[in-house]
Amino acid sequence: MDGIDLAQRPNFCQACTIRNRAICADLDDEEVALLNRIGRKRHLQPGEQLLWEGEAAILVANVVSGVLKLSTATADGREQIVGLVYPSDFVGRPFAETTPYGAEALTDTEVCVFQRKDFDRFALEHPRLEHKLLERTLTELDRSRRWMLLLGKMNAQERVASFLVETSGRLQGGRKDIGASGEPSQIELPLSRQQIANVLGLTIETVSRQFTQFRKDGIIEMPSSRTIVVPDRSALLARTG
Amino acid sequence: MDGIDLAQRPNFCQACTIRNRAICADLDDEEVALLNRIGRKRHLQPGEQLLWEGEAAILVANVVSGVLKLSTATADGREQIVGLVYPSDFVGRPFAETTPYGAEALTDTEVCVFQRKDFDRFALEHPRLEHKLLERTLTELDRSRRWMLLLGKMNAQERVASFLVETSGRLQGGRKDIGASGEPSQIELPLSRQQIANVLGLTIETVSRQFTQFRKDGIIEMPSSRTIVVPDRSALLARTG
DNA sequence: CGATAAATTGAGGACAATCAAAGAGTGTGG
DNA sequence: CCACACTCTTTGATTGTCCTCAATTTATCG
Repeated sequence: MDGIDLAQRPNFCQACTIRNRAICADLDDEEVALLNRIGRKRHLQPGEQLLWEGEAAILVANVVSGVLKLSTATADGREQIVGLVYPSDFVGRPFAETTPYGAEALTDTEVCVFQRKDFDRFALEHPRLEHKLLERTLTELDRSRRWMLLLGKMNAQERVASFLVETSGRLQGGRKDIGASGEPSQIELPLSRQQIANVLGLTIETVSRQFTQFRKDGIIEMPSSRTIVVPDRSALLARTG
Repeated sequence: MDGIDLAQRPNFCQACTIRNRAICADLDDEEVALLNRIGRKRHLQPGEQLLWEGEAAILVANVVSGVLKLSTATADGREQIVGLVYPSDFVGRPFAETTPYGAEALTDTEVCVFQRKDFDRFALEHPRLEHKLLERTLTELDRSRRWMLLLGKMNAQERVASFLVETSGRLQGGRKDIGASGEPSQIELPLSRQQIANVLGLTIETVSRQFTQFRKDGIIEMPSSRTIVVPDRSALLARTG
């Protein structure tokens, strides 16, 4: 086991960087202490899997740092990434026996892991936590439905542009002050071209071609293949459809 | 106002056909009486709109009978149906100021409507209701992610086949005893071809051609354009990818 | 520096979209 | 009861976007 037992450090949560953004935000000191006791920290390396699609739902977790992908696959192996999980987000499927999608770290990732059954019990006994989780789940549902619009109705150009806009927003942790107008914003993509393709329902070649096109049109710059500079956000927005 | 004030009929909920399947299932008599007071019944005709995308989130509702579609649209008017709402399902966006998608009745529909703010307050004060709502939202999130796999990775044939399988399941209200093996099942589609296309991210022509193909292949029969008979469920499943 | 993986670019083809028209179903009024 | 208008669905012909296959370039790492 590479996890560190949080019970040995009673005040660990209080030092947590995402403490006031995650679902634990509204808990009082006593409740946090209880959560402490059933959770443990775990580090994931890029490519390391936290949840396996179709397997028993043993774990749930909060993401402290890093990014994970959630994905499902068809019987013959085509993968679709159905969600990206950023710091302060929740991963896993409470109140169900099987995990409906796989979760894999894209970057070095720190998660705060709970046995699902422990978490379920805790949630049922602590309505404020359940309320936070409900708000988060509703937001995630909204997000996945917007994603359905992208997958169902947008062309390749609109998909890639939308992806860049969404990703820059998520990486900034929801802050609206950056890149709102004027100053260029820089995005460090946590995904490879293949993974972006699996997010957008496209192929790697099509994604690459769209990046090239945007670069030629002066809408983005690419210091490296994973670093995107957006000089003018509105020009990118204009291509999201 | 075409709504009937439920407060005039204290025991209305107890006669409700979806009472033990909807989010109100776990409430005790006292709680149900309170819900009664803030809700009212409303009838919707096919095509009638309950929620407007982007507008203030004033209402939430339980569906008693009938089917609604949830949809979003791009700036230039392309519509994507992002959800179908069946009896005992919940519609609307609690705890948010704006409705992220439109909701429109596909059939004659009965809903149990609440002012969103009344509902929010009630939910916060009644953890059992919030828990039910959470479970429902988690299930809906799982469903929308499976839908993303369809939109992102499946071809036209797989999409239409998956749609028929899913729809027959939902129309039977989750019962597994019908059509499990052997006996043919019959589906009354609540959607037009255009609406099916907007669900599947296809065009009306492509959907129509797939129906024709399935008919020619003996996988379905079509007594009328909205009535689908599936003689052998496994043959249809084989085409879902 | 060489080996391996990731990303880009090019050429050709396939599947679904688009454009166009005919057929089936529904309702209204003569 | 039938003619007519209207909508919905089906079918056909053609186009276009993205996928597939293939090769090259660039990046990464021992």
